[in-house]
Amino acid sequence: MAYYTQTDIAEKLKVSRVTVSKALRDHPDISRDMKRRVKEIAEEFGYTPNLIAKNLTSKKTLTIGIVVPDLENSFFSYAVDSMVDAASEHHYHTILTVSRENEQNEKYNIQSLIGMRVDGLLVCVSQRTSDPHVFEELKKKKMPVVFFDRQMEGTDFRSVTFNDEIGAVDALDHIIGNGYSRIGHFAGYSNVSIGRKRCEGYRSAMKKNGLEIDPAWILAAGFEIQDGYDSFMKLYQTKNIPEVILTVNDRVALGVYKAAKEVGMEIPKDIGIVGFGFSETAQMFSPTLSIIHQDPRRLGTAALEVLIEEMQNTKQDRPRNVLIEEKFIWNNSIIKKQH
Amino acid sequence: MAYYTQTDIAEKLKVSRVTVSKALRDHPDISRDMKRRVKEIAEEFGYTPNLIAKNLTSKKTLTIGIVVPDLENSFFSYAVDSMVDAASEHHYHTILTVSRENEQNEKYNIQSLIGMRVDGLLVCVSQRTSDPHVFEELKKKKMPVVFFDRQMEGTDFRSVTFNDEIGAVDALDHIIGNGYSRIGHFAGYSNVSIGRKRCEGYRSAMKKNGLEIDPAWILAAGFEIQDGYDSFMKLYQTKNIPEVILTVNDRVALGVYKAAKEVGMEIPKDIGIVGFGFSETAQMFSPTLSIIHQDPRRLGTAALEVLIEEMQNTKQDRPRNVLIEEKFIWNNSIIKKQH
DNA sequence: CTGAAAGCGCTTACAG
DNA sequence: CTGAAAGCGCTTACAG
Repeated sequence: MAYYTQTDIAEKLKVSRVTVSKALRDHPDISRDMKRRVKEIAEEFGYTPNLIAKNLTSKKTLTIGIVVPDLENSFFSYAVDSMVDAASEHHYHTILTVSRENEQNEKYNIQSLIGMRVDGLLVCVSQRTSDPHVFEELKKKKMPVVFFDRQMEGTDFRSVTFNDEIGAVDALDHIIGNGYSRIGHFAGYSNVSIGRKRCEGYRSAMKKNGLEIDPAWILAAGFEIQDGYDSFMKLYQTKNIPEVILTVNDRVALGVYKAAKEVGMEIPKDIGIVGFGFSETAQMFSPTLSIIHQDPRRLGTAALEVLIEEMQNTKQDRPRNVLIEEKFIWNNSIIKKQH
Repeated sequence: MAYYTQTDIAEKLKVSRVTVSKALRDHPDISRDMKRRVKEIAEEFGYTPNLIAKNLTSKKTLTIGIVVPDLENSFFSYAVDSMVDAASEHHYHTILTVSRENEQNEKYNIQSLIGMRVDGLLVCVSQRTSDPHVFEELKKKKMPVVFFDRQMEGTDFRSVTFNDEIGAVDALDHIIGNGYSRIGHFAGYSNVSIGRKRCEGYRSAMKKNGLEIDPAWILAAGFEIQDGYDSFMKLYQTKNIPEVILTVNDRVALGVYKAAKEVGMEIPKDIGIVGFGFSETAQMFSPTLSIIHQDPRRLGTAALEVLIEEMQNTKQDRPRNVLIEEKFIWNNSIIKKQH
């Protein structure tokens, strides 16, 4: 690789390096003519400023580090895309790292980003992260950090997450209001905060509407396709099947679709399904999945905005935890009894 | 933000900065005892080396830049994930940038990555990229670059792409060998290289097997869900419907699924579908989509390996274009007549 | 309007 | 085994 430097341009023009540096940045010090000459040579040389050197002196990298558990979960892909977009609107670069749901990788990624002296960090912790040490380091260094989607308990950085409980209550209000009452829940694990919150939402909604919960209708098997499949099969054996099942996410819903098909039950005719999810994947389902819509773009954009606030140290009185509201979207996986 | 530097450690220990620098890197010059003392203080201070400064001197950033058109296309998410994995195995960091299928963004992203002095670049050009200027700059600077999935015509960097033509022929050989002969193709645009190559594969396979192509069975409407939907509806009007349709990708296949359902045709009973795609999304389909499998991980890993070669300047005699083979996976969207 | 001096945090090559 | 000197490519503060 061969890069030209400001010094090369300076020598060519027989002026000092400072003049070149200033000319390139359109500093008012420099005459219009000199600027023109400098820029001409820069163009000719294919000069690209060395951001590394620039950052060393300016102490600002204008770069945001993103730490994400896994891109194979398309929810995160969408969230990251929106962060990248929003960041560039604020003239920030982004550096993305992927932890693959592994605490060690996550730690290493954060260390690297600190090493690169990013100006701020957007992080979604991996499912298994338990050691708060790195985050305490971040706090000590006064690094602006915002958690999104999942937060690290016991740290006091700001966060942006979905309001699952209200989302669940709102969705079930709609469904129950439409004439349903026998509603089950395929939950994730209750030791994962998302699993816990969504299940609480389910319980609140049932209680609020004066409906009884059959304990046999709550199956907590996990967050993957297979878990949804297994849960449905288990439930099917009992012959005690609800009218509608609320699944903890879209992967579990997909497992239910597969299992129902296998045993010859038709969605939505024989059973209705609603899941936490987002519109793009819901459209992939056939019939399209009714969802408690968690818009990854709203989450990503909001997280970035909060980080910008933190970096600029403005608006001290903002809430520490920003809650993004969810919207119920009634698609084709539940029959509408009334209109 | 507050960072400790090597100088801070040096002052604390009343030694020179060089000693600290060497001790931290386990340089043989330094005594075991001194190393221990230095590392203790570094730990105590929460010292994180400034990679920016380090890179300035060493001229190596150990960082690879990735330029991707859009993460909302999960194919790229998977590819990127595998690149990140493979890179970290080689002790490289990755910086991801997303162009949103926009040539201007792409140009800006590449400029930034040059500015950050990444050691190499993995790029998938946006669909509309036409100006080769940035790439010529890259060539001049002797930057190692590898194109993946899509390549920029008229530049002579190495590339890693799928062998679509052989993939199509192989798949159709299987399908035709199973007793099918009336096969149509929902193609993309022929001015997009991927669209062209896949269509050529379709034609070759038909020809090779001595089958006639009904021109009415080739519909070139685009690469999105709606295009598949529209094409199917158009074909349906003609009442001249093939037994199997090969779609240019999985999004188009999804459109066909929706349209078929709407007009009351059942997949695979009434019509068979096979598409270019990859296994994770194929599983989302119901019935699961038969695919000409393009494994994004194999692509990503291969691209990274080639880049490593380029950066290390080894193996000069390797092919300039690495072709990844595709594998036909017979899922449930086509009935198997024989076993 | 132009430039000499000092410094950002690190490393390399050399001297002792 | 330890360190003084010089430099990476840039910017900032000051002088002229």
